[in-house]
Amino acid sequence: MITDKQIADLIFPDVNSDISVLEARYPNRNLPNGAEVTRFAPSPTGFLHTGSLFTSLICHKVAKQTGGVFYVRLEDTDTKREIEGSGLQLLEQLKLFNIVPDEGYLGDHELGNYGPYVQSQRADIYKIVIKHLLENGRAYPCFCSQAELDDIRSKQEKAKIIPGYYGPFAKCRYLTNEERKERIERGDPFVIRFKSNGNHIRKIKVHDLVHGDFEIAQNDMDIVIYKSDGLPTYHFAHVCDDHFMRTTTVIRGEEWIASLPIHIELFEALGWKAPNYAHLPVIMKIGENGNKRKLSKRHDSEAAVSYFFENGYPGEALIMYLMTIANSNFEEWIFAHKFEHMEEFEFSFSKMSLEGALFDMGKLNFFAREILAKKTKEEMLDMALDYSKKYDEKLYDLVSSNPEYFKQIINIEREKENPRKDYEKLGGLYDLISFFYKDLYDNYVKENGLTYNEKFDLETIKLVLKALRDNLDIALDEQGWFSNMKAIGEELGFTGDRKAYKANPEAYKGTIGDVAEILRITLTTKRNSPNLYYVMQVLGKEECDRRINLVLAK
RNA sequence: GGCCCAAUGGAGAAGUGGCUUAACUCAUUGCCCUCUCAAGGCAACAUUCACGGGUUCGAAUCCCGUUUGGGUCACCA
Repeated sequence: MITDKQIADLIFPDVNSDISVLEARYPNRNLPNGAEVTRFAPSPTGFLHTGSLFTSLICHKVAKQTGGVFYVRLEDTDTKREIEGSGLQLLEQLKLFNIVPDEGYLGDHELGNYGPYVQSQRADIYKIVIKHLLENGRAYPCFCSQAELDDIRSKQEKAKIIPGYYGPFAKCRYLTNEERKERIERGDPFVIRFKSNGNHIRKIKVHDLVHGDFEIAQNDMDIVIYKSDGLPTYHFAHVCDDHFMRTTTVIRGEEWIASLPIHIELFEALGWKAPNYAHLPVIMKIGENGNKRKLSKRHDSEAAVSYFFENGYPGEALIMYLMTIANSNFEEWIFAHKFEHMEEFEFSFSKMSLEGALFDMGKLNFFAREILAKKTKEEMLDMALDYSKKYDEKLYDLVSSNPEYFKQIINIEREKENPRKDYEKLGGLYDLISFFYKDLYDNYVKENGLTYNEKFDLETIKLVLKALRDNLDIALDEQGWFSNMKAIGEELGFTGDRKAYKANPEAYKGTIGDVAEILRITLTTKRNSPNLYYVMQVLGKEECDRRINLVLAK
């Protein structure tokens, strides 16, 4: 008679430790009451997903505000999908949002006493625990091939019963230890499955920090816990790691709710206390068919966090936006706090919506404008340099060629109570400011000309421009400058009284607005621009006159 | 299909049985201000909370059913 212990020894002859050794190696954390230990556990399968950023933001927030620990664990057990270097990249991107782990995998090194924090390096731990399960009859080797599994499944589907490896369908569960020994010694490939005691007719009550209490069927599947490549599956690794890393609250996407019974049974089988769970709603998007679907990297550029970097969005804006999705009361709070110090906001799971929010680019843009408007000119310069160096060579040349000049441009109506909010991102900045640069202005005019309002003929335009060139004094203050322009316009038959013009448009050539527009288009090539007075200040009298003369020469 | 979760305007949402003729924010539209835009100010935008039934003196709020949407059913996480 061969015992379970003998089978366990046969499978893991080198494993001599038992769980008590691990319990001692990873003692309970000595943290104050209420301190939460959370973790972000990405797979290194590509760039940081916006949804993952959302999750890590919450994890980080919860740990920080309770005085706990936030750590990162790399879940690299799927060797087939792994992308070289993406683990490091994930950490670097998180850092750009000020999400820095207290502990764990940090990209190029590890920090903390609960490691290793990379799952592929935790094989010895998993083996100890699996051996324990094997010895106690809660796990067994399964020799079924993919073909056999497919066969079981198709039979189940035909019979319209629940598919999966469970109960009578779990063939290898019923093998004798003699048969197991024989097949292992023969070298048959196998995986190790958990032996479930559950019954899906019975329900278990579960508690979730965001969903509250609900009932769900017990697990009855004999799931694979140890793959033929020697690595654990997610379910097993999650239970094992979050136990020994002493996670108090597991925060993850809603897609995991369905496998919660598996995790709970695993915790029970090991005699461990399960952590608290918080299953977060998934960020959605309206798909091509008009239905909501998960934000996907394949279809939605904004699903990859890199999109926001490439377009020069300030990181705070994305975080701020994500916080409005996370907590419904955040918006009111951040308005009351003038879009500042969002880290002081107290997050709570109970204020989280249960339904996945549609990603709203418009709202992100709103926050981005608010944030950029609050930056100083020096900060804007740094950001522009930083951004353009990586993503926009033309802009980089422009800004770095004369940083002081750039500061003057970007500072127009910035240092005031209600600063201008023209910019929401650094992407596209080149086109917005290029007219400030002489060569770029000349090139533009050469190629595209200037497009004025059709109601004025060239003669009128020249008349206006000549008068402005000769009489408009930009050495005056803004108010004086405007009165000056108004007087010049009125002299030429324009009116400063918009109501009068509306009542009797025939009596005037146009309004002062029209005068300003002629000047604006001449100087900036655009219908919209920052405050004209300041534009002229930045360009200087000489350059303004030069641009006017170019038109007069036509 | 089974199981689970959800359902308030274009979007995010407040709302936990009477204070709701449904807050607030974004977007949109109009007006005012104004050199343009942005900002700012003012207004408009759900007679109604997916639908049907019930409980109640009273329901967006509680219960039941239906519908719709999402998730999940791997040696992927």
